[in-house]
Amino acid sequence: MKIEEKIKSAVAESVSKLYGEEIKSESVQLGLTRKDQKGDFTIVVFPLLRFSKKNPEVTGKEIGAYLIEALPEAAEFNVIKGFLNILLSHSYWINSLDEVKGVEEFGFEKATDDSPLTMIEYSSPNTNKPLHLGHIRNNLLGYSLSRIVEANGENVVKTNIVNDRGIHICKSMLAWQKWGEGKTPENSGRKGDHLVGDFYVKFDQEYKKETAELVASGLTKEEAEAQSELMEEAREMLRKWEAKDSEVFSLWKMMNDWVYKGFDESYKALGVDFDKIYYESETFSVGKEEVLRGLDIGLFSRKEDSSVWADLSKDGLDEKLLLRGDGTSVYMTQDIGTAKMRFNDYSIDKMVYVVGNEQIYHFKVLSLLLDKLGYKWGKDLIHFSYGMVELPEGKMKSREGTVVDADDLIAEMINTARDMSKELGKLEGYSVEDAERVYYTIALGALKYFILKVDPKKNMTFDPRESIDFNGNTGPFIQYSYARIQSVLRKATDKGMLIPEKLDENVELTTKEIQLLSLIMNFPNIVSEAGKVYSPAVIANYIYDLAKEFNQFYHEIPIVFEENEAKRSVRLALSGVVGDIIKQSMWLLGIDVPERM
RNA sequence: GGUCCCGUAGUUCAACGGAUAGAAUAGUAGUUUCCUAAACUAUAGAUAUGGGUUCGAUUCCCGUCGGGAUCACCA
Repeated sequence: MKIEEKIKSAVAESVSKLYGEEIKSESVQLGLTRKDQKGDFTIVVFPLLRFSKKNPEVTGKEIGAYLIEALPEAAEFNVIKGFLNILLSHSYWINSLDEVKGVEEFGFEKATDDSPLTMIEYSSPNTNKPLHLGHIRNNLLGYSLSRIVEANGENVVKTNIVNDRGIHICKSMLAWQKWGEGKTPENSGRKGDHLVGDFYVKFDQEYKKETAELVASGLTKEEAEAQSELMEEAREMLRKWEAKDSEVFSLWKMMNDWVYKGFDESYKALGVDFDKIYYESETFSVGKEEVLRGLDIGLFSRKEDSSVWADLSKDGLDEKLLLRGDGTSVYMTQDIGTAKMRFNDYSIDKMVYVVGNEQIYHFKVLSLLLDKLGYKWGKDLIHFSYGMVELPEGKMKSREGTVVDADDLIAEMINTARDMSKELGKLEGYSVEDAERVYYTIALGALKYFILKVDPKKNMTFDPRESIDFNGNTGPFIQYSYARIQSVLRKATDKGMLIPEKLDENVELTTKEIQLLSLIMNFPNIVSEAGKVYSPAVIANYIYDLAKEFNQFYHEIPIVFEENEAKRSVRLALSGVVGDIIKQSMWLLGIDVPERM
């Protein structure tokens, strides 16, 4: 039984013995003691006053005294303003450390074949432009989430739905056809996704020029847009694509391949991957069939122009278009098809969509539609919605060129890490390759931690200057703490110091050591909490606390210099476990830790 | 207009309804004969606003003000 449970049930027992009232042990309010108070665990006594019918001080003292008697682990207590603080014995802490020190993946639960299967969709790029900062947040959240869910003992399938068809792709294709002059990633040296993105921008520029000319000749903006030849050509291309026109199709394939090559590089640099990728070009027709089936069974209705609609006004939502008059599909159609295919492919218990919060409405509708179409999992789908990433000067706008490109950002972070490391004179004696690997690890650590430490629900500000700061509450700070621990452990090994199988439980511990142990023993709770609320930020905040606490310990207390062997062993074991937990926590965030930096 | 989200130090972020609202950064002042100074120590600074519920509210409810998202035959 966990210590928290023991304390809670002992408190419940004390209320029964002392005041003759039966209470549930779960109702006991128990938390970790604030750092500025003396104690390890704190019981809030206010809710118990109605049983004791005494004032908070007296009630706290009576229960405290009972706990000391009843719990062998409890050593001392104090009562301050209705808060009962319990101190556990040093031997309890040392024994806990002993139990944890050799355990592989402490705090993680292993999945079995019977564990639920969760599918997590993230990334979901369009194939007409390269990835930017917004995608980075999405990818990092999705990837970290899948690790957190896995650590909570579930089976996870990471999936991606690539929006590889539609008018936006045709725009790039058309622009390349008109003005591309046969450029390819190979002959231009431009990364494929960027090259295709260039032509997407080119289309937009030419389109603007054309409509501006039309407006100048006396048309309104709407008329000009309706008359645009360029747009008409793009639409014509989309129709040809749907009809599988061989020329359009092979152009589409060629350009998409360029993009995928580019994406692969970006994904690799970010350190994310997928177990199964779906392509909209393959799922949209399944969606169409589903919509038509819904039409047949009377769920949806057809309008005069033969477009198909779902009327959701009874559910408090609006009418929603599902198929256009010309029979082509829209976003919703595709998502219905994709969902159906996924549930055919896997026996999914939980479906999580990592998609920005601007699509809350869309997923509400999708959930309803799937439910109406008879999929029992429809109404339980989870839209993990996260906030936008903004820059200090405001929102990113692709038209104004204020978008932060993912590849540029990563490259810049690596440069900064390299410069900083060289300036500090770190990594001397490393080969160039090894050093580069560390720079990369630090750069990505900084970027990932910077983004993941923020509560996903909230909009966040991305200040490039702050993101490359490696001091304070940052990824490199935590990585540094890890490297420092490894260095200490190496020193100990060099001196032939071994950590015994069984630590001496009579060792006197300092407050710092107990604070560290308290954090360590709380790790499993943090992992489960993060899984419950789907938040990497919970993990990030925890590791920061742990690393900070360790650094204080490190400065205050000698480890390998400690002459008393029993004490030294405890401290070495403690350091080792902190290192292990840092590594595991960072793994949950998708961040690597270097052995030296 | 309807629906939803958000408002905490100069700035970026924390705080299961619980104690004196924590950090980081920027500022100031310190710590290297000693396990990595990407560290540590000290110092100063904040809950938009008015009500309500509660022994207790940053947290829950209502109003006001401010910011954002969404309600497309765009994805």
